[in-house]
Amino acid sequence: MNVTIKDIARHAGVSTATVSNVLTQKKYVSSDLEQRVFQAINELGYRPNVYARNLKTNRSHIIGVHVPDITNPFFSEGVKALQSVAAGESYQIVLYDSDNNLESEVKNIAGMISTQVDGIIAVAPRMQVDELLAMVEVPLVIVDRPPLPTQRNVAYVYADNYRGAASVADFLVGKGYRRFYCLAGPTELVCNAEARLTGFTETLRLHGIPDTACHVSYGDFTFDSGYELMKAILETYDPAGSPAAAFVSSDIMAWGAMEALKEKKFKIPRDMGVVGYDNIYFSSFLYPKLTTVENPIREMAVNAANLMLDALERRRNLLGLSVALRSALIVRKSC
Amino acid sequence: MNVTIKDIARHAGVSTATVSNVLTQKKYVSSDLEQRVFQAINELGYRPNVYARNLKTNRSHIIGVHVPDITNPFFSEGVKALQSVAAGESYQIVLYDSDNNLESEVKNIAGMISTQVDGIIAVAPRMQVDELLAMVEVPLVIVDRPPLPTQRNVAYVYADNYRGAASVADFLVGKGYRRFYCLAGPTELVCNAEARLTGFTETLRLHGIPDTACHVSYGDFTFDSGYELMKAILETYDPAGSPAAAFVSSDIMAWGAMEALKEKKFKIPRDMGVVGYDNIYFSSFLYPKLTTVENPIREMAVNAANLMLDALERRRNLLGLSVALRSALIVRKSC
DNA sequence: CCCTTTGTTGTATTGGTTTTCATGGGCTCT
DNA sequence: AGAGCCCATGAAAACCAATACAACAAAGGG
Repeated sequence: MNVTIKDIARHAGVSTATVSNVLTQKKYVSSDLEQRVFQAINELGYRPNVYARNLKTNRSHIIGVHVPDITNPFFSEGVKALQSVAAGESYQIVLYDSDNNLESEVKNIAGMISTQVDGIIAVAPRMQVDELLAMVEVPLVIVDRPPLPTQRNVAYVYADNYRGAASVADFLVGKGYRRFYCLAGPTELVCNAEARLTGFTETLRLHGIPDTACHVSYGDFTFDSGYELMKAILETYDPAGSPAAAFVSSDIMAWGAMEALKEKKFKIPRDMGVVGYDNIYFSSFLYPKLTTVENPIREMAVNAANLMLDALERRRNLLGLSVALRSALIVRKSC
Repeated sequence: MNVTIKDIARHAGVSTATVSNVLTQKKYVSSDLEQRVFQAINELGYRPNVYARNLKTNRSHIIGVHVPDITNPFFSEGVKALQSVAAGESYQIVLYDSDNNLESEVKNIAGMISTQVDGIIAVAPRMQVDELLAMVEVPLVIVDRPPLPTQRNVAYVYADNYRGAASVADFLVGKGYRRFYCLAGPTELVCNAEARLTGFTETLRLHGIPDTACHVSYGDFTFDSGYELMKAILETYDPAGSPAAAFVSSDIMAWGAMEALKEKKFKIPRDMGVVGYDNIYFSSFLYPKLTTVENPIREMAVNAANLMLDALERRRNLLGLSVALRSALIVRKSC
C-alpha cells in the first residue's frame, strides 16, 4: 500500500486539506504547519498520485503531438524543440507517428482524444481541418500549415510555402534554367505540397516559361519517393535540351533524387540543378551542398509550444491566432 | 458537464456495474443488456474518463521512453518502431529527449516517475544502472546497453558492440591499413562507447599493431563532434605515413568526420578510410557510401516494446531477461 | 429440494482537490 | 468598553468517475 495524503496528514497532525494546500501552493498555510507537512512528506517518502489529481482537476499535463514521420529530420528537430519547451512548464509530450499515412493519422488523433490529453499539437496533418475540429475539443495548434477561418480554439503556426517556392522559381529562371522538373508532395492531401507546387509553376508562368517546359510528378516527401521519381524522369530525359533543374518538395526527397542522378552518372548541378525545401540540418552536408528553402521548424515548434502553454496555463483562447514565419531561399552548390 | 457512466446506466436501465462490465469485457453480460448499453453510449456520445479508470486500476497505459537525441536517425528509427508496436496494444509513448546530457536524463527519468508511467524504456541511457534502479520501481527495459546482474524487474536488449568493433579492426588490418584514428564516444558515460573503443584497440593489438599507431580522441556521437575531432586530427596529420583509417563511433559522427576530411580536400578512402557504427538508413547514401557496423535498432526496439508489453499485460517478470542481437560489419565504399 | 452457475446490482474504494463550515482573534464603531 | 463584523486558518465532508467485490436472484442440474 502506498503512502497517501491521509498518512501525511495524520503524521503531521493536520488535515488532508492542509497538506493539499501546501502541495498546490494555492492557499496560505502558516509556516509552522508547512514545515511539519514537508517533514512528514520526507519521512514517509510521499509521492502525490497524479491519477487522483488528474481526476479531480480534469487535467493531465500531457500534450499530444502528431508528426507524419519522426525519422524525417525536419520533424524530429521540431519534436525536440517542442519537448524541451513543454518540459520547461512540466508538461509531457506523448508522441504519435502516422508514417505519412492518413488512416493512421485519424487513428492517432482518436487515440489522443481517448487518452484525454490537455491539448493537441498537430504537425503537418493530412486531415482536413474541419474533420480534425469535429473530433477535437481541446486546444489545438496546427503547425506547418496555413490558417483557415474557423470558430474554434485553434491556432496556426506556419511559413509561407507559396512564396518560398516562388523565390525558387525566380532564382532558377535568373540562373538561366529553362527546363524544370517539379517533384511535388502529395498535393491532394497536404496543402503545403500544393502551395509549393503552385507557387513554383505560377511563378514560372509569370516569367514566360511555357507549361510544357515544366514537368510535374508526385511523391510523398520521403527519400525513396524522391529516388523513384527522379529515376523515372531520367528514363526519358534528353541531355541535349536546354538547362534543366529539379525543384523537390522536401530536402529528404531531394536527397533521394540526387542519389538517382548520381546513379546515372549525372553531375549536379552541371547536368541538372537540384533545389530542396526545409533546410534540415544535414542539407548543407550533402554532396553537393543542397540549395533549399529555409522552413523554420524550430521556430515554428517553439511558437506552437508557447501558444499551447498559453492556452493551457493562462487560459488564453487560441481562436484566430496565427503566427507566420519567413521562408527564405538558401543558395548553396546544387544549382 | 460530461456524460458519465451513471448517465449511461440510467438511460439503459441498468446499473453502473453492468456498464463497466460491458466496457471492460471482464465479466459476461447478456447480449440484451450489452445491446442496450451500447445504444445508450452511442445516443449520449459517452467517452470513458481515463483519469478515473487510471485512479482505480492504478495504470495509465503510458510507457515512458527516453532517448539521448531524437534528431539522431538511429534513435528516431527506434522510437518509430517502439511507438508502432506499443500502439498495437493501445499503449501510448511519452517521449523524453535528454539532448545527450546526463543531467537532463536524470530529470527526465524523475519526470517519468512522477507522471506515473506504467513502464520505462530507456534507450542508451548514460546513468549508472544502480542509480536508475534506485529511482525506478516500474518495469524497466534498457535498450542498446549490455546487461548487468541485478535483482530487479529489468530487461536488456542489446547488440555486442565489442565484437562489432573487433570486426572493424580485423577488416581494416586485413585491408592493409596501419595507422588508426579512433573517434570514440563518451566512454566514461556510455558503456557502448567504451566497448567500441576497447573492442577496436584490443583487436588491433592482437594483430600486432603497436599502440602508438592508434590515436584515440573522444566526442559525444554528434555530427559536430565528429567534425571537430577530425579537424583537430588533420592539423597534425602526416599524409606521407602508412595507410590510415578512422573508426568513428557513430554514423552521424562519421559523417561529420567525413565533412572535415572533404574540407581539407582529402579523398575518402584514398587519403583516409572511414568506418562508422550503427548503419542508419542514410549511411548508404553518403558520399562515399559509408562502411559501418549494423546496429539493429529496429529489432532492438521491437524486442524492447514486446518485453515491456509482456511485463505490463501478461505480468511477466523481466528479471534476468536479456535479448542479444548480432552486430555485423557492412562493407561499402568508404575504406 | 438443494447446490451450483450465471447474470446483475449495490456500494465501497481509489487519492487527491475543493467547498463548506466552524473557530478565534483583531478591528471598528458606537 | 462592549457588541458586531470580518478575515485568516484549518478541519470535515463532498466530489471527481470510474472499477471491483461481495451479495443476491434466477435458472438449471442432480
